[in-house]
Amino acid sequence: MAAISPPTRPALRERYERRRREVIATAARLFAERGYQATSMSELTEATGLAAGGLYHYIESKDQLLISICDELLDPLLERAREIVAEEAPPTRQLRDLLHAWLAHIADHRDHMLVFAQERHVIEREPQWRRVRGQRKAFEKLLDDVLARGERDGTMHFEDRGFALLTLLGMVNYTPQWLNPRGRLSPEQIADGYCELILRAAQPALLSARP
Amino acid sequence: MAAISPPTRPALRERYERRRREVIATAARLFAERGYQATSMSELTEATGLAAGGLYHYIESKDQLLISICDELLDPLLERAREIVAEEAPPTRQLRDLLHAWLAHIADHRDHMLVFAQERHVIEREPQWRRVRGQRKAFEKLLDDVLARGERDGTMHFEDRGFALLTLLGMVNYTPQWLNPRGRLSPEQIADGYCELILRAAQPALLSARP
DNA sequence: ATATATACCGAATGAACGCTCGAATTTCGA
DNA sequence: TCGAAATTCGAGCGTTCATTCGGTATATAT
Repeated sequence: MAAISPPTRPALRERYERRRREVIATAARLFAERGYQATSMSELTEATGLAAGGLYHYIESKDQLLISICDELLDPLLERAREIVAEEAPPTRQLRDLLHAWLAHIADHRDHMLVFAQERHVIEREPQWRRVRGQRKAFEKLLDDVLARGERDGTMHFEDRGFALLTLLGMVNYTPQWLNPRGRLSPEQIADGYCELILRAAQPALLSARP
Repeated sequence: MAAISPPTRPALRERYERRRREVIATAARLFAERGYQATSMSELTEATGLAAGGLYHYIESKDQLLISICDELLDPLLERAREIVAEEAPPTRQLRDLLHAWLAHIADHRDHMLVFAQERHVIEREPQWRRVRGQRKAFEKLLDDVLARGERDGTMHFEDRGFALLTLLGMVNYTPQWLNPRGRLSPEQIADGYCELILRAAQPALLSARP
């Protein structure tokens, strides 16, 4: 429970932050592979090369480590998303930019993303997860706002915008499960694919009743 | 490890199977809420009203209980899916029927589904999960075959069929996370929504560059 | 009615786990 | 160079957990 105190000396501060991030990244990798609860701290000591005591120099607890993983995931993504919607650009363009940023972030934080999805039930229930919950909701709200603005300016027409948003969230949040860094599809191509799909859904109903 | 032996007397057999299914359903509910590893057997004894010994009368182990949950989920769904594709019907119709069956199954087994998604990492890694893995893959293959048949008979045109399948899997597998039995959308409506989205994606590229 | 199969109990067990703490070592700033 | 800060160690503590097992109670078949 005792809060971790990073070093006050400037020369050590950087090294400390770097190692802390390394620990978090290693933990994200193990948690994504084996699950959070199923990964023991001794597996984490082995993977980091630190002993138990050394490990706890960089983290407060296993719980807090999980929260840190989610913070590293959501903080920069939400910041970037806010930049995008702050720019003056048509909603279709903002949607495209959001998807590109999102998929690039997923590609860079695949493990974090898998852990985040895996531990959804903890995130939704426990009070110490309020901040993380709020960030996820804020991001989804940004997306919904872009779709709403598209409806307002006439470039998008949804039968049910809430449902459209849920399909988008489904597709994107499932991506980490199959994304392969050396695979056929780049994050950009995937983002474009999702974007086209949603924009097609946002066209007025096609007349073509299949014969 | 010792295998469970259901009663040989016919009069007791039915009751035994019923209670066993109740135990599995209760476990699915708890696991979906709190996570598999985070749920203790004593929480399960409390929820079932059985004591530890009584509980182990119906299950072999916590591990095997997880496998049973997935079996109850995948066995009937795969069987129904095989019936649908065995019928002589156009691929668009089969796709629609598959989605309806799938979403109905999700609505009826929401907890099972959440557990299945949550424990994906275990399922993909451990050898005792081969059967479950195989069933999931078989179901996805059935879906892909329907799309491929649609391409062959000219009713569907995908730029990248594999990608289309992944978007579909993403949308549907995400559904249990937000599906509300008393919500605005019924499983049928959701299935129709997904179906329309995919069929729109399967139309030749629209000429309408937005003006 | 009796024997046997079935159903259930719950204290006990041994293993695994997260985390602490006092000590030893290394690094930095003055 | 020296003292303080920072880093690391790892045995051990207290707890929790899945599972077992000897036993009792109940239901069924003959």
